[in-house]
Amino acid sequence: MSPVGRPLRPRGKLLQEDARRHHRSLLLQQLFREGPASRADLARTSGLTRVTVSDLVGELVGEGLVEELGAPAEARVGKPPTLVGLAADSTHIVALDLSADDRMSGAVVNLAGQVQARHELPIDGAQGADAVELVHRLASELIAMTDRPVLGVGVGSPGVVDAAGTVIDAPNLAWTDTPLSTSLAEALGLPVFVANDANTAVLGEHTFGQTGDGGLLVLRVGIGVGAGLVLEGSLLHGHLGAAGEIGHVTVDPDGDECACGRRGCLETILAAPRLRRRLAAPGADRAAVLTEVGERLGATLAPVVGTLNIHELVLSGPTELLDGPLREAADRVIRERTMPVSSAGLAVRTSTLGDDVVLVGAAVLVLSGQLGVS
Amino acid sequence: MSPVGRPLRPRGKLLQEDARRHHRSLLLQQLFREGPASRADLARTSGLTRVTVSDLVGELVGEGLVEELGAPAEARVGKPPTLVGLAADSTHIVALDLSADDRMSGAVVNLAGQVQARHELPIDGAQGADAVELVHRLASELIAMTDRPVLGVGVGSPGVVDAAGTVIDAPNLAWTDTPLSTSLAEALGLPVFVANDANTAVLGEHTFGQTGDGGLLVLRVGIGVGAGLVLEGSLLHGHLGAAGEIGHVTVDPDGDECACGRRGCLETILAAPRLRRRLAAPGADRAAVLTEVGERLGATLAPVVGTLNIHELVLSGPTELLDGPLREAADRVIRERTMPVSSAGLAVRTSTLGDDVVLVGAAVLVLSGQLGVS
DNA sequence: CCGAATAAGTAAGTGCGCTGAACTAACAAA
DNA sequence: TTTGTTAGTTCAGCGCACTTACTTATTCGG
Repeated sequence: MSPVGRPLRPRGKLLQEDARRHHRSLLLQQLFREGPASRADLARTSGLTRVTVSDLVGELVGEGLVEELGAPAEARVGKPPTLVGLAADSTHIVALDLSADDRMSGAVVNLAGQVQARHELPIDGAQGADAVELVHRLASELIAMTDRPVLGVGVGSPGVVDAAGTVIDAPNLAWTDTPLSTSLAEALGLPVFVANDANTAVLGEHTFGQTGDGGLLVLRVGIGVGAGLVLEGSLLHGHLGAAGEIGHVTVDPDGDECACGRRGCLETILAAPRLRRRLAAPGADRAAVLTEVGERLGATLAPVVGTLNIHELVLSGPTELLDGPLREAADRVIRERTMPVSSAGLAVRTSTLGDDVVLVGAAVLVLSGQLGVS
Repeated sequence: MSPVGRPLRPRGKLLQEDARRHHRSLLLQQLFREGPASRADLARTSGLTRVTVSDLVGELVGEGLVEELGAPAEARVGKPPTLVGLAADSTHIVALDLSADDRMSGAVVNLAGQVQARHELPIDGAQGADAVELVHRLASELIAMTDRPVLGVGVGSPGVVDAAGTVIDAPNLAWTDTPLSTSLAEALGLPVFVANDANTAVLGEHTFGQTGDGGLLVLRVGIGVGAGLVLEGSLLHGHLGAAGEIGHVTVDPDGDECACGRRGCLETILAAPRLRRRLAAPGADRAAVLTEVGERLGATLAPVVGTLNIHELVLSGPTELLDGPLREAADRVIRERTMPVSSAGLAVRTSTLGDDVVLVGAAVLVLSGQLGVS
């Protein structure tokens, strides 16, 4: 035996109500991941009795979240089951991605993670309160774009975001200690979940990408560089939400100067604008540059991969930069620099969700927070 | 809001019985960390009602785990409370440390983590089944050394240990897929918990060291080098229990050959025997060597510290090697190579528990597994 | 074609664990 | 002594999931 998964210390009291919610989530989770099933199937997989499952399913059907789908085609002995499945469009989610520097984009997403409508607003240099106002507008306009009830609003924001959904620090938008979650929730009258964009990205990838059960690290490359991690099935926050701040780890003490005042941060070689500039320089050997950057990235990530037993490393950002010599070099160096036990199960790839990772991940924030599903 | 702490997906069904156990742990935890308290105090801090607390405390007193301590000295308004406290010696724990190469050591530990008796057996080159036999003997002899009931047996073993307590691979003892936990539990008729020695070390430090709430990494330096991590209040296992395998991360591609067949692994510069040999070489400048090793260690750990928002880095092993220029250099380089947000809250130090970390941590395995306390 | 077997789903009753409200006990201050 | 405050207990009741027993719906073997 060994203490696995469970936090070392108990947190807070546990009501019967919590048990009920937990079991509700258990069923929703099953339907979410494995698709329609009969009540009896749900009872078998969840370990609950058929009675309890029927009761819970009845409740969910009453709410419209789950719908009866009739009997399956194949005929077996006994009474044919009635399949029930998640009603993906019974409720919609509003998801926002604030990580671009020129616009805020958002979408209406259904419970299956499919984008139903899109909308965006240009930032036009808005900062501070103006930028908050812009977020409010974007959210409201998206809510108006669906006729379904809205389960909640999920936001992937740049910068450091704490567990309460307050943006501690986001230089681009000039936000410091901005209680985005609270103000949005108040204005909209809906549950709002805010997290760092790299964190929502890793959630999106974890839930809707082709990922396994091992540790997952998503490296987001854009204006800056950030990472999000899912370890042991949980999102890693760090003490003040500062986990994943890999962009300003030094990769070369003698490297270029960085905006943070130090030298040779990962961002100085990997952030998209910097890297593009370097590739556009006269006489630059594209493959050589990308390989060199990939190698440095690999050397930086190797200790992380080895220490955390990461199984999947996903590069998210401009594919034309990331998915070629850069990825290959990073992959190779990580394998060279970690023991086979660690690297054997490792996959290094680019995101299958493309530019929507953050958006879809923001929806996962809501799915997870409201339904306990991911 | 943001999904915090809670795993993203619900795991398994939840009985009322579990709620009861959870609340039991909640009270034990409070008594364990904050010392004696009245029933009313417990009710306030736990959020449970006085009724429920009284009931649970009654149960715990009945089992002997908790005892009434009478009224406190100071007089306040109202009926004076009766303090209750953990009966530290009501039950004992048998803890084993198998990480040394020449002997297996063990201890009888009380619920407060205090060592009550020690015992050890020389390994004398025992391997495979013989080594397992030796563990059985050590455990039995320790159980015979206390007259109190034994809560359980905790084992810190070298090598990779999975969540079920099976030693997947431990070269020194020639164990592969050895179900140590199961075989011990069967032979002794007691609950047995087995984990990797670095993992037990981090548990020991987390529970009995002067640690805060942030991420904690314990680096164990001995014959090999390994790490254990506590993140967000949970022990990190990795997919097959392979988290913390930092010893064979390459720090210098052109370095010395390593037992694993590759070159320049962290172990080749940091493992105690290697480092001692290098320091003993004629003409070696002790401070310079230790500083250089510390710098390399810092460079390796910087990405890990930055990415995980580690708050405490504890070096555990021979103090005369670790606690001087080496620690200082590592500390300095990590600070140079991570952004101030990450490194500001960081403390780099050696263990306050000395050689007993693994042993005490093995006891924590039992405390956590059996009482939900840590 | 009909009973036996099998499986899904429903209904009623039971037990467990927690809660709120009321109650007793023990003290300090007025 | 009275009043107010705090600690701890008793008791009725509620929510949740369980067990048991039943109905419904189908296939299979004779």
